[in-house]
Amino acid sequence: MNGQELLKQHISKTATLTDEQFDYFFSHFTLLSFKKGQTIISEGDEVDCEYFVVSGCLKAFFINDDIKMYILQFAMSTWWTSDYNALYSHSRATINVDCITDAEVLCLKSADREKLCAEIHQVEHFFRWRTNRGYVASQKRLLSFMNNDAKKRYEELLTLYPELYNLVPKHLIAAYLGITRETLSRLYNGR
Amino acid sequence: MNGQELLKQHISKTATLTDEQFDYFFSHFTLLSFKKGQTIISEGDEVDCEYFVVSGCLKAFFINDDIKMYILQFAMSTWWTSDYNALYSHSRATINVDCITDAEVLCLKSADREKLCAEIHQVEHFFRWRTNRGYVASQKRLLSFMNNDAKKRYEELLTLYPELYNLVPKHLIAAYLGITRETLSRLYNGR
DNA sequence: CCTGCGATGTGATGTATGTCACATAATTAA
DNA sequence: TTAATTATGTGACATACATCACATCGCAGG
Repeated sequence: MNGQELLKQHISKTATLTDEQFDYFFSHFTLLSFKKGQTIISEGDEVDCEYFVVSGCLKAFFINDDIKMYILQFAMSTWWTSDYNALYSHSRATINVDCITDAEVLCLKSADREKLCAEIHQVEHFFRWRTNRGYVASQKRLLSFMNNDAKKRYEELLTLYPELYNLVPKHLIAAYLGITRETLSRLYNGR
Repeated sequence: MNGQELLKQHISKTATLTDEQFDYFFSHFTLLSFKKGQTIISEGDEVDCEYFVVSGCLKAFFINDDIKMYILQFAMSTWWTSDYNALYSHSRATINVDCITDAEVLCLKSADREKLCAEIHQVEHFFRWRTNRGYVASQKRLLSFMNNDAKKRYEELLTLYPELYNLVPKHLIAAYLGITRETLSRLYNGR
């Protein structure tokens, strides 16, 4: 499915747009192609876009002072990603986004999103619900962090997104779970 | 400040409503008073409201199988709280909300929120931004969990919300930080 | 087809935090 | 005020996970 159809179908689950409204909405997006390993947002960048993933897999991650990486989010087809903190507070990026595989994304400028939200009530409705879902997912992950040990979180992740198992290297899975690659290795090989 | 003024001022930071629109909006809220220790949402309840805190302090928390408590959110004046997972997925509550101190809250039914969002574009705008902020805060807390040890998270919490120090017992602070009360006690008394 | 580097496995050891047990201080209820 | 409950402190010990060091494996580029 191409990006336009994918986005149309994605939005129609939450909001009702006429064909003309959708075409107008879609006209604000730019299709970008990236190769595996390419960077989309770097720490320190001015962030003014968010991204709807058409194909491939991205990661949004944070690098701490000890150069350890923590993955905030994997983003696959129909997922949205950006540095929402920077985007919302108009500050510089503190997280990075890059490509785990070759990827195609639809880029929407923040100013355009706000314009579209103001112009088309249903677009604002869509973004409210999208963020709702993100918020709930984020709270669930937080709870999982507090309540479950690394093994349980690993199993939970693979239950929720089995496609990740073959798609992303294990040291990235570890970085998502908040543990080291060594510990992850020991979890599924006995001890 | 009374609840109506507080809510009006709170909303005006994000959305522009006429006085008539605000009065109509406000007419959907119910003022409720609770005593310290009273429960607002219990696990298993049907959840159909969210709450705007006028005064006092609430906690939203999860109890695991070992009867250990994890606090998802403290909620003080001008904060919103509920079991948003249950609210949006129309499922039963998996978290609890109760009162750390005597509290006054404004209750908004989910059905009314959706109605108001559909009727008044600026109301939908307000709720989109409110959830945005919640989402960003939740991601920050997630990062803090992965990147910082308990001591740093404790200092971070007190920097962000110094009023909590005198307001809530330390075992609740521990439950928010995801550690035991013993560990928290050892953090600020030297070892 | 090499060659080199990124990804993974595994042992030895260190450390933060949990668990359990008990003492004491501070609130709340009667 | 007294009694009961809840909150807090502290020691001894257990455990999950990190760290560091090194070995192996597999794949990508020259």
